[in-house]
Amino acid sequence: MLGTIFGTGLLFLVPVTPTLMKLRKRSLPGTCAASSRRAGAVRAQVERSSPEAEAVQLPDRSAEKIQKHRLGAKKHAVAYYLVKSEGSGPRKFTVDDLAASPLRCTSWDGVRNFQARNVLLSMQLGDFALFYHSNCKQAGIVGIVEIVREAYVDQTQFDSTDSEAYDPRATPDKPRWYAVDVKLQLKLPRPIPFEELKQYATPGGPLDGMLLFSQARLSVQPVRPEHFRFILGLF
DNA sequence: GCCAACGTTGGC
DNA sequence: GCCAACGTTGGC
Repeated sequence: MLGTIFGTGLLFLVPVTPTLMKLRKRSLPGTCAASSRRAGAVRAQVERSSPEAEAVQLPDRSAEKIQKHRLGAKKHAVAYYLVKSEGSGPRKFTVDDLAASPLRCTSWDGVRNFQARNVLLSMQLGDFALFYHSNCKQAGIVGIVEIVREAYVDQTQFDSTDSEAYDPRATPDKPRWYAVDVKLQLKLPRPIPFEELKQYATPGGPLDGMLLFSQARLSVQPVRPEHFRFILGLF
């Protein structure tokens, strides 16, 4: 039952189609209003996924290779990630902004780091990501999102009027950057501060090896299932 | 393909 | 807003 809410079943109810993408520009009625986004349901989803699932390794492949790989791939085990968003400043996009977005969805575009891009490319429908606020007074994990559209060409790279996103080296024939769509499944009952997470990252600790600490600047990163599950136990 | 200079990230 | 860490660029 929970699976129909939090699993891929949700996708059949509210697929993010190109039409919806256009509509997102305008204000939509709350067709996707949260009914029972309880932490317990998300935990249940995580528990159903294979506990033995391997952490997603940072792929070092071209987009084309990844697409080929995916075509031949069987249904994957749910994978987990962490995505960073600025919690303050002119470019901020908070968990509340996401909650207020139509369908509670947004395009995760604007990633301009190759390693982060490769992680984006590895994301698959039904995967989950921790939503992290960076660059703010209380940096930390504030929500859980689900991947609802796999990697597609980030159109903002072609927009010469957008100095932040524009990449003069990119062409429609040879795009360099990709985006995914994410949907907010849970705003945490309380933020889990970076400082608190860090306490568990000591050698041999439950979050030992989490990239958040060893590759602090990576804005999209894989998270090991056991780390993800441990974090779900913190709230 | 090395590596110094440079720019950006992000905790503090 | 400081500054350490580290990814990217570009000269050679």
